[in-house]
Amino acid sequence: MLSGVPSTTRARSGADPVTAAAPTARRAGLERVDVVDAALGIVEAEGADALSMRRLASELGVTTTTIYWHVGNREQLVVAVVERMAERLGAAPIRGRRAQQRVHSAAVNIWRSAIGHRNVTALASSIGATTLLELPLEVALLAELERAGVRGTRARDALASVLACVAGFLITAWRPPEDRPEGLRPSQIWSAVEDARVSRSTVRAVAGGTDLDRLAERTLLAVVADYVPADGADEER
Amino acid sequence: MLSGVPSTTRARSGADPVTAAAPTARRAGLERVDVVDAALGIVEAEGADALSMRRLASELGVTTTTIYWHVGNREQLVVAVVERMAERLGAAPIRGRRAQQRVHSAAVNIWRSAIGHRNVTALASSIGATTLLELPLEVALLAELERAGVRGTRARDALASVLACVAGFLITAWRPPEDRPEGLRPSQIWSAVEDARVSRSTVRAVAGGTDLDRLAERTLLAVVADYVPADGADEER
DNA sequence: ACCTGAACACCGTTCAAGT
DNA sequence: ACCTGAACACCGTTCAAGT
Repeated sequence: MLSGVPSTTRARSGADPVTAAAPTARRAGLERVDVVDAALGIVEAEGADALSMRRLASELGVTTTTIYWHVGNREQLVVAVVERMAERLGAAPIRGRRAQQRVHSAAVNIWRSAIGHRNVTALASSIGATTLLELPLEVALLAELERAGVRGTRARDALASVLACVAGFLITAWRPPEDRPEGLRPSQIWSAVEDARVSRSTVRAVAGGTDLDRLAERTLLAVVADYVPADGADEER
Repeated sequence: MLSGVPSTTRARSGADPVTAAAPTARRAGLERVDVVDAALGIVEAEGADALSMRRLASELGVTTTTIYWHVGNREQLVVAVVERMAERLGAAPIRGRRAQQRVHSAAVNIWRSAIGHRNVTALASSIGATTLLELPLEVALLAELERAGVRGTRARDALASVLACVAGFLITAWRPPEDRPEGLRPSQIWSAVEDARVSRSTVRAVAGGTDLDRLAERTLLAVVADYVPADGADEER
């Protein structure tokens, strides 16, 4: 038999036409991009925690060390996965005419992108690389801030505030109350609260939970309004 | 020799005075509270990730299975650690006279408590149990919201917004740019950005980083102001 | 250049057994 | 009631070796 070498492009260098001996460590035909794609697939399908070097290796029918040869180590793999996702994430359109509307729209774009790809965002967040993922969206936000007359350190602060809010709403969205362990669900904790200073109806409302998407967008508007006023057209100030 | 049993209170039940044979699995004198305290110590000293069942066991000079006997499993241990910390965290005083000031003060108290004990907060967050840690501070915030005339679902939303912001600023504070891997530091990423829509000075400012504490308190004020107006004394509305 | 096998130092968890 | 020892099924990572 002529060995089961996969049909990738052969004849890389000046290879002599020796008939190959029975290979024990034979070529798998893997390339770095295949490894990264497989990793991205695992993360999107099963979450950031499901990505392990061994799991990835077995998925590709290869040894763990092969993964290391291609990508270095886990962190470098994660960076590559995040960069790969970033390529796909084009800049979303910004809506509105007035300055505040447009800045808010750019902020909401970051939020929607983050929940839209929450698994990869969680992965990026685990190594502190969310900026790598959403850089074009962050630049777009800065651009709208500039148009609204907010620049320099004020623009930097506005961006940081928006990103913090997005991150905050994300982590509450990652762990929905349903799959929290018994006794840790907010509904249970709050239903046991009795305090003379707080009315029953408020406590009941808190125990009930809220619509995260709506609240995130509202909160982002409040944050944005702190940097660019509602009356709008004060470009160049 | 009379065995090296620790000097805890003996004579639990009606024990017959038999001289103990050479003990292979002898009593360690451990109690659940000792396990939880040791775990809290590890977390405070070395962070949430440093807490492992094996590490904890060896710290206590005991087998891993002993830890399981006392606390159940890792998650239950974490809950116990968080509850233990919660006991220590008394309610912080609220400052200001006007309603918005007081609500903001209550929100800032949550933020300060969280960064003040960031390791335990990170541990609580890892199982979605931050409410368990800061419940009294959250109740205090609700109380101030009620005093300001914000109740029911509006109070619930205000609380959720504040908690999201606190969580967001926390996770950016957890992983300071300094100990991020080469090439992932915002300063490096941003210094490579060139975009016609954004001025150089703004990009430079973003690359520079900001004062998180100041910004967190400012952002919390913006969020609070969205629910309780600045003019203040509209109690009961 | 590309890949395997064995090994090291970790994890959380369970189970039977000892006193 | 309290604790040990062995085991199972996982991790990330490295190193020497094979073709």
